[in-house]
Amino acid sequence: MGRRSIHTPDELRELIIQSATDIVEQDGLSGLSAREIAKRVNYSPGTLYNVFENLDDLLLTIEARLLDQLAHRLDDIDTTGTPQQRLCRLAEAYLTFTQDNPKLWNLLLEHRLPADREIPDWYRAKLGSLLSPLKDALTPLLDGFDTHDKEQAARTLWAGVHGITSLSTTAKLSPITNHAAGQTVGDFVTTYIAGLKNRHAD
Amino acid sequence: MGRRSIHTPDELRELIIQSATDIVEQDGLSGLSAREIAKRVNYSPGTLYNVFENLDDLLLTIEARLLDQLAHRLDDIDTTGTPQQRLCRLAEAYLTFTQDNPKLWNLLLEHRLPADREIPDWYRAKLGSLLSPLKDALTPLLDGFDTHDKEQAARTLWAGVHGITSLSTTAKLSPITNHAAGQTVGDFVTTYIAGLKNRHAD
DNA sequence: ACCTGAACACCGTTCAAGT
DNA sequence: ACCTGAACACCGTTCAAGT
Repeated sequence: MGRRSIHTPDELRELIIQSATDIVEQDGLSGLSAREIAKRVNYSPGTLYNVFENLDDLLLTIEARLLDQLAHRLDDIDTTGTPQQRLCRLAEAYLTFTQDNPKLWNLLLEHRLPADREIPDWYRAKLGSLLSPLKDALTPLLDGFDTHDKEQAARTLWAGVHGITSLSTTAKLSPITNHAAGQTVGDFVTTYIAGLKNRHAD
Repeated sequence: MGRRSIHTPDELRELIIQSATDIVEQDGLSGLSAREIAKRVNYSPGTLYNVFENLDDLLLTIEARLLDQLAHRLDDIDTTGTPQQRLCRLAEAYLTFTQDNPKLWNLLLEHRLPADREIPDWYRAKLGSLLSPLKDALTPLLDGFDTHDKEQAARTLWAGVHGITSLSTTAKLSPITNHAAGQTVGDFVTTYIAGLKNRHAD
């Protein structure tokens, strides 16, 4: 036993993250266990706890990577056309991303930290940065509004898109089918923007 | 052992549901276990499985009751005033309900059925009926739209409100604080309705 | 008919003991 | 320093055995 050093600490960390991600991608959160990960990376369960505090930390790492991927997808959206077009593209990209990664996205929705654990700041920052492209695209529509209202509009837009996508992937709360989600997102963004213009006109 | 018959089957069923609900209300889904329920109702764990197929079934029952409660709350909303006012009241009631029952509401979001289990029709029906008050309130705003568009608008409204409330109670995905949720819901409903009018005017 | 509780196959996490 | 694997305190679920 002891001291194998087949992998550097970083390699081992990456191996664990990758295996855990694979498991969630295949079988969802319920298929994940420390023992199963250990089996796949060919280390004992105890070794996981040299690398991560616990499973929650490992999962938070996986979730953060997923947020990063989404952020990149949103950054790559082209910024031509009207604000409406841009916002629709962003919303669509968000929806497509969740549909491309259903099991991993569900992880984000299902996995809760224990009540006594705070969400780390670096994680919160990632969330915040997802709003930036939305804010940018909204700006031309909102020159009559103050900063607070702009932030608010971006959050509302985010929440709406999130609501539709999460409802479409969960089914337990939803009269929205996965298939119709695209239409619903489109309806939402278009109508909400039309409403902003209305308010602006007042 | 065996055959105590202190409680009728119905009483026992109710007892189990009540204890499980208490546990979730106190400690959330993660605090729940068959053994803990059994301890509280003073029966052995095995007895639970005479009454329910498994824990998922018990949880589905609890969730259905929660949906019923919410439906009643929405039915009791007064129907006076403009459509906007009615819709705002409905959205606010939804939000308030989730904030009044945070742990139980979270159960609805966290608890997933195993992949091989379909959501039962009676459960789906309850979901559908939650949309009715929304549709009723929307109708006056949508006489230029066909049935499909009305359904669509109701679903979008539902999804938006759901998105905001669920983001505000989860924190893991959310730049929206619990405190600001009311404002966000109000912003959303008002702006979305303004957008509908705009579309109508086209 | 109804209920028990041991049993089975799992968990997450810790930590003394090994190299 | 790094890793093991037994151990602890749990799980959900089943089912022979009891009354």
